Amino acid sequence: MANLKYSRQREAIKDYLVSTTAHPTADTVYMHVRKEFPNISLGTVYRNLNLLADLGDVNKIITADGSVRFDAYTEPHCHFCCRRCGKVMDMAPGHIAEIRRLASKDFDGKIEAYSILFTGLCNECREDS
Amino acid sequence: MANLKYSRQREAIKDYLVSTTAHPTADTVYMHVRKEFPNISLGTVYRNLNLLADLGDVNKIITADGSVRFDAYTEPHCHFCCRRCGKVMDMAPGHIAEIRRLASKDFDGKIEAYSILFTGLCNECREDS
DNA sequence: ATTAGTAATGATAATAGTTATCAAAATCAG
DNA sequence: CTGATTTTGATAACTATTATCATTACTAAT
Repeated sequence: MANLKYSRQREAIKDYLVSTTAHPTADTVYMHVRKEFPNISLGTVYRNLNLLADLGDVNKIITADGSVRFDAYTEPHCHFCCRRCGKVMDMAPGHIAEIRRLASKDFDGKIEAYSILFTGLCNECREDS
Repeated sequence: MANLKYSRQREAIKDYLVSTTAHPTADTVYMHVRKEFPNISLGTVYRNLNLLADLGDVNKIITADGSVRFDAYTEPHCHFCCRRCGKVMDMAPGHIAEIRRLASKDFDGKIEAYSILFTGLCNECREDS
């Protein structure tokens, strides 16, 4: 049923996500892929980002302000989002297993996934103020 | 500057949020407050929910599917969102402080807030399937 | 290589959720 | 009460995303 057919647009979208750690929004992906495919439609970008997310090839991240971002780094890790510049950064995975273990201790439903997002000021913005 | 004037609508919205642990959406709040104020506008509900959130009286929670929910319980705690019925539940606050301490070790920006959201199947939905 | 079947695309319309605008009504200090 | 200011309800506008659909691209079988 999941009859997937190759497309150059999808490959370009995936390649761009793999090449960056900036956690771009759909619109940012659109801007970049447009350099290679000037006629690509924004709908195609959304369609493929969601498809890649469903396949598990990319992560869909929702930040504290509700903006949706994409990340090709799918290993378990937390994110930090700067409230000033809006940048989303990966956090070292150092204690993720421990964090997950602690946080799930007191709940008796079936936990399948988690999202841990910290908000604050990144180093750059901290210096500016 | 924060020249706040009392309004009965705002009080009703706050009262409803305090009375429930269901983490309602703006639209659900609207439905309920309409019983007391049949002419209240959806815009008024949004305006006051955001105002209350800015004041720190309520929490604005963004779930894994991007839907926005409100919670009058402002003590630090995690949330669980059922992917089947969409219900959002509070999780015991047991290890929050410890989690936060571990996470700040992994990152050198200034962490001010966090959001920890688990997704899966709640007990009810687990039994149904 | 050609063809036939199906999936993906680009263009665009439609939708959902939220915010902005503004005249009228409500609040409140004096 | 009165006047100044905030809030409201109604509605328009906006943003992000999804749906629609004829055309194009991909691919496996001839």
